[in-house]
Amino acid sequence: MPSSRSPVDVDLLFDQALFAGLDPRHVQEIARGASVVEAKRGSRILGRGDRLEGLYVITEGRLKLYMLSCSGDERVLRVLEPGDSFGEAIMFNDLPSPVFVDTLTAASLAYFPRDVINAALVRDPDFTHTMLRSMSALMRNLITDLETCCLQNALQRTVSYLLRTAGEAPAPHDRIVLPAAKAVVASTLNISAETFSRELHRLQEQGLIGIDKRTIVLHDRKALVALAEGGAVVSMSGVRH
Amino acid sequence: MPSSRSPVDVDLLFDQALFAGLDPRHVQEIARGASVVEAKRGSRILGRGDRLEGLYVITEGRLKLYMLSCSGDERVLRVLEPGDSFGEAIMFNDLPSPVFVDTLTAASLAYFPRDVINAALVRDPDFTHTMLRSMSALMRNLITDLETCCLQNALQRTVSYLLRTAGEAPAPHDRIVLPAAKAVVASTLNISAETFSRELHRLQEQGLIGIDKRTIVLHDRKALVALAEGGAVVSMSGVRH
DNA sequence: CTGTTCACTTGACCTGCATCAATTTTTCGC
DNA sequence: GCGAAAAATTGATGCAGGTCAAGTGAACAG
Repeated sequence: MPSSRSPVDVDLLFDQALFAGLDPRHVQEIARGASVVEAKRGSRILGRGDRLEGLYVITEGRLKLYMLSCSGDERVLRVLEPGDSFGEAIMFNDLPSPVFVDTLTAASLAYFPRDVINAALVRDPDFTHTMLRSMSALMRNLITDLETCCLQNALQRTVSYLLRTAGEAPAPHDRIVLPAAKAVVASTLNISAETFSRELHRLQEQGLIGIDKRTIVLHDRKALVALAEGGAVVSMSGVRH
Repeated sequence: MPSSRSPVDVDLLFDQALFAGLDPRHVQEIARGASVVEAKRGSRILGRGDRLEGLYVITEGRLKLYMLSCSGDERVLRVLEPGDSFGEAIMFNDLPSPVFVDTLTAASLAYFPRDVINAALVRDPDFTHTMLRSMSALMRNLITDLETCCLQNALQRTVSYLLRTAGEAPAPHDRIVLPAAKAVVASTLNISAETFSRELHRLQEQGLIGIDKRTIVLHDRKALVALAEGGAVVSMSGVRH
C-alpha cells in the first residue's frame, strides 16, 4: 500500500465530519499521530480478509467500497468521497475485512492508527460522541441499502436513489451529478447497468427527468416521490406502459 | 408501550454482552438508571418513524426487527434474542427509526435512557469500547446480510444461514433449532417461505441435512460449505438435478 | 376427542430483471 | 483531430424465484 509519513494538514481535518466542532487542541493531537496516504487511480486500499490497525478519512478523490461474489461479480456498497471514512468497524472489533476498497480516481487519505483513536476517545468525550454518531449514520445507511435492495423494484430503486442524492444537501437541489460511472451507481442499487439505463430513459420519456451524461435534472419531484412509494405515474402526460 | 419502574436485576446485566467484563460498580450505576419493560407476545416495541430516547437490551424472549415495504410485505432483518440490544443507532443520531421491532414471544427488556448511557460512556472507557465493538459487530452483520441478499442465490443463502447459525457457538454444533417460524427465517434470508422450504427439502433429499420440525441436523459440512461457495455437490451420493 | 387455526409443503404458472449481443457515443492518449 | 478503449444504449432471450392455489400436518382451546 502506498504510504507516507508526511504530517497531516490539520486545517484539512477540521473540515471532515469526524472532527468538525471538536476542540482544536484535540484535533491537533490526533493529527500528530496520523499519516497521509496517496494512491493513484485503481489502487486497492483494502482487501477482503485484510486486517486494519486504524481507520481512513478521505481528503481527496473518490473510492468504491464493494464486495465480490465467488463468481467474481462485484457489488458496490458505497462510493466514498472527501469527508467519508472507512475502517471503523474492522478496527474496533479486530476482524478481517469483509469488503474491498479501491480508488476510482487518484486519491489522498488520512490514516489514523488505532492507538491514536483510542487515546482520543479517552481524552475527549465529544470525539466519542462524534464517532458513535458517525457509526450510527453508517448503520442507518446500510439499513437503507437493505431496504432498497429487498423491498423495492428496479424503478423504485432508481427513483429513490435520485431523490436521496438530490435531497441530501441542506438545500435540496434538482441537479444531480452521478459520483461515478453509471455501471458503478447501478451496482450500488443492485441492478444491472442495462436496467439502470432503461429505467432512467423511461423516466426521461415521461418528462420526469432530464439526462445529460452524468448530470440528471429532476423535473417533477412530486411524481417521482409517488413512483418511489410504489404508485404509478399520474401527473403530467406520462403513462407507464 | 408497556413499561415499569421496577429496578433492573443487576446480576442479569452482567450476563449481557454490552456489560460483560465491566467494573461491577459501573454496571451497578448503569442499572440504577434503567427500567424493565415487560411485553406480551405480538406487541410493537418500536415503530418506523418513532424516536427513541434510549436503548433496549433483551433479557428474555424473542423479537423480530423488520422493515415493511409500502405494499405491506415484511422483511425481517434479525431475530433478537436475550443478550441482543437495539436502538443504539437511533438513539445516538436522534433520528426517527427506519425499522419496526415486535415481540415474537412474551419478552422482557431492560431500557436504558440516553443520559444513563452517555454518563456511562464518559465515566468508563471500557464501556465505550464495548459499545463501539458492539456497534461494529452490528455493522458487520448488516454487511453480511447485504452480501447474502445481493450476491448469493436462494440455495447459497439457505446453506450459508445453516452454516452461520451452526458455527456461531465457540464449539460449532451440528444441530440447529430455528429461532422462529420458517416464514420468519425465510424473510431474514430475503426469500419466500415456499422457496426456503423447497431448498431445505432438496438438501434433505441429497442427504446433506436432516429436518425435523424446526430442528435441522447438518450431515455433511464439507459439501454444504462447497454449496455455499457456489460449487455443485460432489461428495456423497447426491447430485444436483 | 374435535374443530379451528396456523405452519408448512408441493405443484403450476408467470414475470422482472439478468444476460448476451450488437451498436453507438464518449473519453482520452497522443 | 484521430483512433482506440471505455461507457452507455437498446433489443432479444431465458430463468430464478415469486405468487397463487390446494392440500397436509401440527398445535391448541374447549
